[in-house]
Amino acid sequence: MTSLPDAPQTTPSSVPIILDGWQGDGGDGSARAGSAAGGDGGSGGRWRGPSERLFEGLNPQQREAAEYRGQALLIVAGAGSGKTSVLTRRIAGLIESREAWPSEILAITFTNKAANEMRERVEQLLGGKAQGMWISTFHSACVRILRREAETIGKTASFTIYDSGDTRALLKRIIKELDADTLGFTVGGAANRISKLKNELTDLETFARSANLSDPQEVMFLEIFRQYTRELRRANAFDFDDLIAETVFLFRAFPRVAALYQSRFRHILVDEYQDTNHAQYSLIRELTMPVAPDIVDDLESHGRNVRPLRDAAGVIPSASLTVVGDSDQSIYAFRGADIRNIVEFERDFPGAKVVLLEQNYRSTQNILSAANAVIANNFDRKDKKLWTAVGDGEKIIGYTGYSGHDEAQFVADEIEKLHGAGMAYKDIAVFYRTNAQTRALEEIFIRSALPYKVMGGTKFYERAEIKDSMAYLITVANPDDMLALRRILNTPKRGIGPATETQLASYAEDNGLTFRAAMRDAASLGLGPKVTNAILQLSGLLDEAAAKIDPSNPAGVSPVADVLTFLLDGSGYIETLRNSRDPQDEARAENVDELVAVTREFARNNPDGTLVDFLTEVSLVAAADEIDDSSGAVSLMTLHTAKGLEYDAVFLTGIEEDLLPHRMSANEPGGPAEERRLFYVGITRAKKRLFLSLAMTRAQFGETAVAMPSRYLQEIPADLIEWRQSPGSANGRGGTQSRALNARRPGLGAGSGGSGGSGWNDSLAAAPFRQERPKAEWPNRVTGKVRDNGDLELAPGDRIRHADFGDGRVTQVTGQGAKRVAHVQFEKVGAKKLLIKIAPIDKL
DNA sequence: TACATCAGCATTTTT
DNA sequence: TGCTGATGTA
Repeated sequence: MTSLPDAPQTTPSSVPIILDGWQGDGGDGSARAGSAAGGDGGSGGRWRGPSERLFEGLNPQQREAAEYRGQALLIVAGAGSGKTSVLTRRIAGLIESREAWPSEILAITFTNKAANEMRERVEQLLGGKAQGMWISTFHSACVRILRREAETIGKTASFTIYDSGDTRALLKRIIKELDADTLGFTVGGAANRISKLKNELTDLETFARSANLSDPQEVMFLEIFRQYTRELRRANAFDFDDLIAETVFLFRAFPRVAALYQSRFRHILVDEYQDTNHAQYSLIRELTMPVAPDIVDDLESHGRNVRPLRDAAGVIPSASLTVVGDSDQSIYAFRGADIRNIVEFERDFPGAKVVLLEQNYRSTQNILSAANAVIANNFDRKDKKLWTAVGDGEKIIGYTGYSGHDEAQFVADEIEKLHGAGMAYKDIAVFYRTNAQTRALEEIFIRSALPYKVMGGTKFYERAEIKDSMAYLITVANPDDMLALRRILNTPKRGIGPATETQLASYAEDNGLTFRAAMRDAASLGLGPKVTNAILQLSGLLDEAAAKIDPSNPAGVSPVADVLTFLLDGSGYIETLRNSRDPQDEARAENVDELVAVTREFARNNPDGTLVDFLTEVSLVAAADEIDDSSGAVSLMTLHTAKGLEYDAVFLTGIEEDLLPHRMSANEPGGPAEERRLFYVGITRAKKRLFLSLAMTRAQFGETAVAMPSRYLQEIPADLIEWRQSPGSANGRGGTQSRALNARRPGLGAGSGGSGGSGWNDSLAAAPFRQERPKAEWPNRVTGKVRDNGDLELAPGDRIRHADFGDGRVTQVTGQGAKRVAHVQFEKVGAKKLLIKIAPIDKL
């Protein structure tokens, strides 16, 4: 979020605050400026608040939210209403006025990037470092707690975090071993169900007690769940959902451990509260519990100075809780997010104060009106209308492409226009519902020489070569992790096949050894000399690497990058890739080099970072964390990833039935409403320009299917959109009837009057470009065609023919080598940029 | 044990 | 369309 524009000030500037008795105070918190959980509000004036300067530029509601002091505060923050400003000023205010030490602050954000930004802004407001604040995601905070307390629950501090890929790999093996697929179990299904249970804090024992054991399906699932849980424990590993759930279980089972954190965090702030699930909600509840006197005594006897926190009864009262959210932006129900957490906040925390932020500082009124109109169709919500003082702005632009590629070409052309008019690429974003939609966009963007970056998607860390390299590191950090060990056992090929693996496993079993220990004993297994040698060599390599990170090693601890290169060289992995004749392995080797660069970067940013720290960071990167503000590239991402972000210009693509709302959501209760919120989130990301696009046909599974305009499009008042190419035009079937009439699917259309969506029809009548042209005459039936032109030379003045755009004249050639770009003026479709090497062009 | 070939299947969104 | 896994062969 950017800085706020000027807003009316409620209070005149006041004199600087003098903190009597505070200046020379030590760090024990014995002279607090006010009780954090005092309860009687900020208006009383018992304590002197933070200095006026912190609240400059806030509107009255924002200011109230930043200044309020009390047990519980709910900030209902509409999109773009400046909630980050409020949160940062609230934190800075608490610290500046000495109501809290930085170390007493716990702020939960949705991404690591948001966390870093918040920290920077707080420090900026305070004019210096504020060390000790915990500002992080739920998952990062929990990992931090779990690593500290690992021994309490039978793990070691170097436990591995399994991502969804690891979870799937493990489940796949279990399902196969149990022959569970014959009962209809799939990896995805089982993973989903286990995840749901964990998000509801149902552990194995609880589930087993309630399971219906006369149902063979249920029995089988219980067995899968049991084995999965056992394997995780044996591997000293947690999956994503465990990170939250196990922390809650830890707090519940060990009140003394909980008390450490309850007494430490006096001010807890949670962003995006509407997307918390039950486990996360419970975690917050645990952290905001008061600490009973006997446990406080116990803390004190262990040297924790918490006396200043105690009240008259000897209790440490609840920490204060601030949550920020907007139920209209709840888009993670599929992951267990429970909208009730925010709706029922006032019931959960009696006496809670609620502040509503409705003024929007981000978008133009046209964009907001569209957003308001769309979300108003969700019943069962508190009415909330975003408004702005910045004026109407430009109209929303609509476009219907012939195909996904055509749509992508429209996006690329418009981006070039915006860029030509002075907008930076990094201020432009393209959103879509499913990751699969990136393909067409990428093909066109590459061909158009448009700089872009895909967020999330096929993630770097999901590539096989990266997972292999990471598995080496994981095996060194956590020798119990069988999944990682198995992965590298025969990668690169060293002749240790499945048969050998089984023998090692049973040897380990028979002798009560770990698999790693069995490997060291390979000589006594009676295997062939070649295999034995291979095992011993790998085992030795891993032992040597482990010594490099052993803190007790007199030679000191090696940086992660050194350990990684040692493993990659010693195992021959990188050499195998380099010598391979598969052309793709060259790119893979480059990716591995990239990983080494990442570890170097990590060491620069975290001079004291250990291998485990590195692995943690990598496990918890979110798609939105990859955004590099300084990069000169257009950002491509899913609508989910877009939450919390903003761009000058936003392209919402694929606004079609079965895509948005997605086909899969149709059967789920609340599905269409959630999809509408997703659309709403997308619209409200735009600051100045908004483009909505769709295609008449879309390729999927190599087949081309007919696509219909999304029902949500008709919810936007027609006068807000200017259709460049409306859904009603260019009807391939030759009729004059609006295609959009077909948008209403059977069962939906009937309900709203027999004439079939007249409002939609009206809106189309207003659409300016209502051509009735047969398909064949489409100016740019763009395809994804590419070709290898080798060293085709082009110079200004050359005439060319393009497979999609027709004839044109080269006006300029820029760039070098494989990245040479031709600027071409086409006769029919205007100016375009083309990457010469791959564009489907011929020189005439 | 390693590699090639082919059939079948998959795509909702994510920490 | 593009990947994974099963199958067959050297």
